[in-house]
Amino acid sequence: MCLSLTRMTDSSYFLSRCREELVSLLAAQGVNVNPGEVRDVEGDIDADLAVPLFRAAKERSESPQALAERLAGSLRLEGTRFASATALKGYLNLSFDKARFAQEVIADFSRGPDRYGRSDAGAGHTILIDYSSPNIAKPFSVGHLRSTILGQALHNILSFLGYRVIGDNHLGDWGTQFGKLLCAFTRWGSEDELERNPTTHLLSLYVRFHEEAKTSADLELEARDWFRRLETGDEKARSLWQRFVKFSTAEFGRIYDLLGVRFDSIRGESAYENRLSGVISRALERGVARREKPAAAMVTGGDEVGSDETVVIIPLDDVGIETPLILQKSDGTSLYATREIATAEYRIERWRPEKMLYVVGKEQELYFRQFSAALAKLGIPVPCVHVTFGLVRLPEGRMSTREGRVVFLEDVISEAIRRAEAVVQGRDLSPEEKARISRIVGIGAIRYADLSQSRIKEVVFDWNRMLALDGDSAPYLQYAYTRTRSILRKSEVQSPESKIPSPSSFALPEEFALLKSIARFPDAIVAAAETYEPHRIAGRIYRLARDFSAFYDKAPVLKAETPALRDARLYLVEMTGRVLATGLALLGIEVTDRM
RNA sequence: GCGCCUGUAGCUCAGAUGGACAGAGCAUCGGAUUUCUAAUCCGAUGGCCGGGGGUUCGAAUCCCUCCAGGCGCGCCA
Repeated sequence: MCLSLTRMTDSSYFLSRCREELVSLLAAQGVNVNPGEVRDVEGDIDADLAVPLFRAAKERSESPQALAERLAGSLRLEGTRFASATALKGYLNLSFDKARFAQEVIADFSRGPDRYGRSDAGAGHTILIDYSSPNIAKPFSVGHLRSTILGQALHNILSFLGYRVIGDNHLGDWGTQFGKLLCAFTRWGSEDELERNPTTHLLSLYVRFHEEAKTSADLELEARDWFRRLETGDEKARSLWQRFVKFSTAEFGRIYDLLGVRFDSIRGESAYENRLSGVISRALERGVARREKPAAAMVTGGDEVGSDETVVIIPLDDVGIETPLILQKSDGTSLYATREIATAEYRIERWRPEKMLYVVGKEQELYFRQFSAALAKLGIPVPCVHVTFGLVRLPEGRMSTREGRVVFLEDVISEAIRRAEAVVQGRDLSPEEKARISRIVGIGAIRYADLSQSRIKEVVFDWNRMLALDGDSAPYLQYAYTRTRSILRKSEVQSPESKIPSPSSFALPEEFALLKSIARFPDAIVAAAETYEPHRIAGRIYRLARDFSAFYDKAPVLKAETPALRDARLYLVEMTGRVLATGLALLGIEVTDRM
């Protein structure tokens, strides 16, 4: 299921070259380890890489410490990237040759500052990502945010690694919910309101529908009938539905612009309508699906369905899933799954992806297992990966559109920008600059709050947490970036890239910590792509920003002791700034020169 | 009832393929600004990694079991 990129990017960047070199050094001594067993050293131990020798020692029935000591004595390090090897508690610890380390990291970077971290591992491969995919009849809530920004980040990351990525926003513009809206609008709707505040109006109709449906049992049936009319091409249903869609998509477009989210394709579920009957009939012909009497009387409305009515299902118990997938309801209309299968067929025909990622909440896990199994049975060979994420809840419980218990994304964005404005207030900047910076910082904070944590965990929405402007937050990283820009601006160096420093200039631990953070960046991108976890990148660049802040505090750049040191530090600042900007860009977060 | 996910410091979270003393942010307390923007830095306090068993030279990480929370379980999307 995971992308396997590690081997393909090996030897591209300093750390992977080191691991390989170390593995071959050990192999020359008759000790076999995998590059994956080589560990980065964190903490107080004075070394850069470490090899645990417990497994290798066991194979040759030797004590790990004895083996480590023997290797530390016998490894021939002249001419390698390592300056020394020591044995400690069964580990073989290696320290970099510092000058060579600095030289190679700088060389990796100077090959192409904007390309640092990139690879061509995905060249020639196409991946489709389904993300955001909101129901357009409802306002954009913070619940939709996760899919939107996770998907966008994965799009950025995979593209950076050379893949051809198709981001497809699969708008929810079809289905029973539209039956409900049509029903509600014809009963209680207002033309004026629809034009003025489409999603707000549709939301209140949706809420009212569910209110009234509690006491009026016929309403659900009426809604079902409206959907049936829509799907069978009824004039009135069609034209009304079209207007719902038109007004709503306009509002969504505004939010996407504000968030800086882009898609390669935006298509509604309705676009696949003409393929639905084909999906159902082919499934029946192949013997994958079958018609069946409804298992039970319809719950909603209390009416018994006619005895001649049938549903079309794909049984999945033979592949370990008890619940079958339903393709057609007893009234002949389609379901989400039917439309998804049609969509998958279309996507494969059009883009020929080798894999399709669905960035969809965890609550749909069973559904996706059914969906994948159904595709396999239908002979569709492209694997689907459900990139799940935890639900966003409110402290008082689950968000519910129909009960009006939601936080709207627009309100969150406004509040984020407002808080950023408060900080930037005292700065000596034009009002336009302040507005621009507040937007970049506020939206960055929102995105980072989500992308800095593993996606599987559920989130209890909290204003302060989502809009943090200090500590482990986007503004912290953006601020570190502005400091790099500020130094470079004042240095009056036209192009620091032209002044590649002598690597032996570096001496401070803060300088090496910074270099090491930069050296680790490429691996983080690969890890993020392999696990579909952008927070791997967030963690890496946060650490880089911390290392930079410590460096900033300790090591004067413009007033460095010697011109050579000044140049060397300027280059370090340049690298840091670029890596921060690249990493943030992968997360969809902008930077600014001042803030 | 069955299935999936989660449980790490007061709060919010990192801890890839099991590895050296479990790391951050917030909060609390104490320091740092004639020096490149203090949305900053340095330090302190704070953890039987939900409980209990097991596998292993080694477990927050793997297995079993229990507890707590979330989500799901045929005509919603």
